[in-house]
Amino acid sequence: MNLKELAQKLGLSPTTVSRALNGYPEVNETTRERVLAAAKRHNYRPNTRAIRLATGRAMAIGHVIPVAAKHEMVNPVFADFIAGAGETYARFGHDMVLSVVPDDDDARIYRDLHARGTVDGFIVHAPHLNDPRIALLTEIGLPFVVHGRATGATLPYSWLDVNNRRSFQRATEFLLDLGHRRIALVNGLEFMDFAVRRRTGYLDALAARGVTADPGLMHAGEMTELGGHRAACAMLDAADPPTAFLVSSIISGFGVRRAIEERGLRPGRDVSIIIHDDDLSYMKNGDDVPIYTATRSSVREAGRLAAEMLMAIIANPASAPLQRLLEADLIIGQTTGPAPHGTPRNRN
Amino acid sequence: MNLKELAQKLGLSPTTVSRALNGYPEVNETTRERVLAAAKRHNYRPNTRAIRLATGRAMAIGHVIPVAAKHEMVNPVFADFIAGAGETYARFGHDMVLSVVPDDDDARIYRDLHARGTVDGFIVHAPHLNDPRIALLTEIGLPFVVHGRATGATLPYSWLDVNNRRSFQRATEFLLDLGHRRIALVNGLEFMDFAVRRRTGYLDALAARGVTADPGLMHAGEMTELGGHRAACAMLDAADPPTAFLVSSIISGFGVRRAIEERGLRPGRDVSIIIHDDDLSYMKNGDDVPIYTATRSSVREAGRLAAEMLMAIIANPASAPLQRLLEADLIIGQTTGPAPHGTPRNRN
DNA sequence: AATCAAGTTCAAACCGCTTTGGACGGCTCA
DNA sequence: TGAGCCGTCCAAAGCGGTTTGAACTTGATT
Repeated sequence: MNLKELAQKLGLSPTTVSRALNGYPEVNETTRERVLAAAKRHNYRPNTRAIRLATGRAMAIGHVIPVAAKHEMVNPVFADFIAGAGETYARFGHDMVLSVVPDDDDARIYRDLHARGTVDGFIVHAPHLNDPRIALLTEIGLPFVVHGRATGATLPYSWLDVNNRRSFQRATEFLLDLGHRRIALVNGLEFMDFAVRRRTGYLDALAARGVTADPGLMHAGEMTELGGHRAACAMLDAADPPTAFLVSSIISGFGVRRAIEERGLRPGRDVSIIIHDDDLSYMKNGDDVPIYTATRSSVREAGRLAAEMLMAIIANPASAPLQRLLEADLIIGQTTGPAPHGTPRNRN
Repeated sequence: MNLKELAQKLGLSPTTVSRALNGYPEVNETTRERVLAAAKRHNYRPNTRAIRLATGRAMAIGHVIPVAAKHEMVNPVFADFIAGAGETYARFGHDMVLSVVPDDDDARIYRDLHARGTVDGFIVHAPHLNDPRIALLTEIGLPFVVHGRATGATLPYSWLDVNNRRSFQRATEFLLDLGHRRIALVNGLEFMDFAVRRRTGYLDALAARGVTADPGLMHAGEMTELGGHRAACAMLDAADPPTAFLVSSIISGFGVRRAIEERGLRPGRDVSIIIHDDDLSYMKNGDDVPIYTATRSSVREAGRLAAEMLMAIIANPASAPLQRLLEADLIIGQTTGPAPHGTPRNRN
């Protein structure tokens, strides 16, 4: 059932039917109702392909998912971010088009998606320091919103980010307040923007209390269980091990915990852990009471909001870039406690 | 730059240019080269919207991602499956359209996506027992491939699945061979098809050795860290606790491990664990030597293959349903060992 | 020299919508 | 009474490709 057929059945022109369905004012209310009723009765759905060609709008948003070419790793927060963004798109009648691309070859895809008219805008995932995509997309000219920020970008752009610096600063202060002085940072890869900001927050907090940072207690790497485990093992087995860990993800947090427990130590008593918790739906940090003490910020909510920002920009492309900074909560769980005195290794 | 402009620049008709670009035989090879060169030089990309309208094909595949309405949970394997499928689509020039939908409202989305002509086919995720989507999609008439199977479906349909029954049977046999008799099953929700098949495999293996299954050692629930932890705690604290766990996911496996370690027991020595490992990129089960003994099957590869099957069906819609059963590997890690004799709780 | 086929190119229709630019009738107002 | 306006509707022209059917060259065949 297409527009022409529907119009024929109603004895109206396609023009009028189209206008009736799209809420234009120049159509009699009684005929509009007649049209609406007939459309529903015949289960009429306008053909997206035709709408897109006629209007020149794709009614779709592109998400170019970078897959680390080296390890083929997909960012684990991606599924929940998508779920959030999807909710917004559904409300606005947009589709979500996903391209999964090795992260060294994404420029081609952005260009292509634009030139072929497949999408009206982009969400940019996982920005790096000096991320070249900002300049690229500005040149391309389609609206885009970055999930995160790209330190070093000179052009203005729209973004939604968590205050990573502040949240890791607060977490570090919290550990310092508990008496910890040997605080380890198990971070993500530090060409990622968020990871740099977290380290800055951590260092700022240490400096403010006059605690000198120990390079041996700072690790940057992939946020996997294995990565967390390996980093924690090395630190725990070294001389003067940390009494607390600040970990950039719940997944590497599991690795850190495993390392701690393998050594007969107990999280929260012998060694404290604070993780950053993206509130992933399949990786909840406890229900009523959190497992880990954590800085928490829902990545799903971020997806919802970033998509809303993009919808706003598309509706009003001339407006100035939108920017939004979310604060993470610091939630207390069962993995932090006062720094042990004496040699923690003997308290087991 | 569109087709008409390009044709004008070349002094040719749009017809000829279109045919030259699309490889039709009735065009002179020298003009074809001229066209190809001009297209490249002017960076011509045909407008997808126009192609779609003209050809009547969407050149896109729909993935309707069910989000558990109750807990808003997104299946954690989804990201890697998508990454695999995306590779295939890229090769075939198709887009991937994602809809994230509460799992009680997906019928409407499938119908809509079809009626509006947004996609040419579907991948069906996470099939249940007697999944109504099989009948729905058969009625709709678009090609589809199910990732998994739906026990109870009467209509023929295309699917790609892992031999879940067999792999859990083998894993159970392996534990029995190690002397374990109290083997716990920490399964996924058992309205999910894969979960039922895994339980069947487990029960078959026990029965074949004359071991009676203990309902107290069988748990079905969401495959989260918390879920695994809670299930394992209950079993370990009960009288006559299990000496081995068979766990449906690496994530719940982390919870099981946590429960074990909290009790001062050591995985692989005091209690054995076998997980099912989907080989998720952000959740690797070790690199050189696996952490967990596991039944392993790459969900990313499954995504690649399922998408290939769908491409084949779309190319040849009249063909009989395609079906493919993958075998999982049983890989030995560090979490299995001979059943302890005596009371394992005292061996700590 | 006329016929035919193959090779090459093009004009125009079409896909299913939106949107522009009237058309038409009835009403108000001068 | 005629001009102007408003409310309502429609024909037709896009949108940017693909595809049908025909035309025009050439060269070979008869």
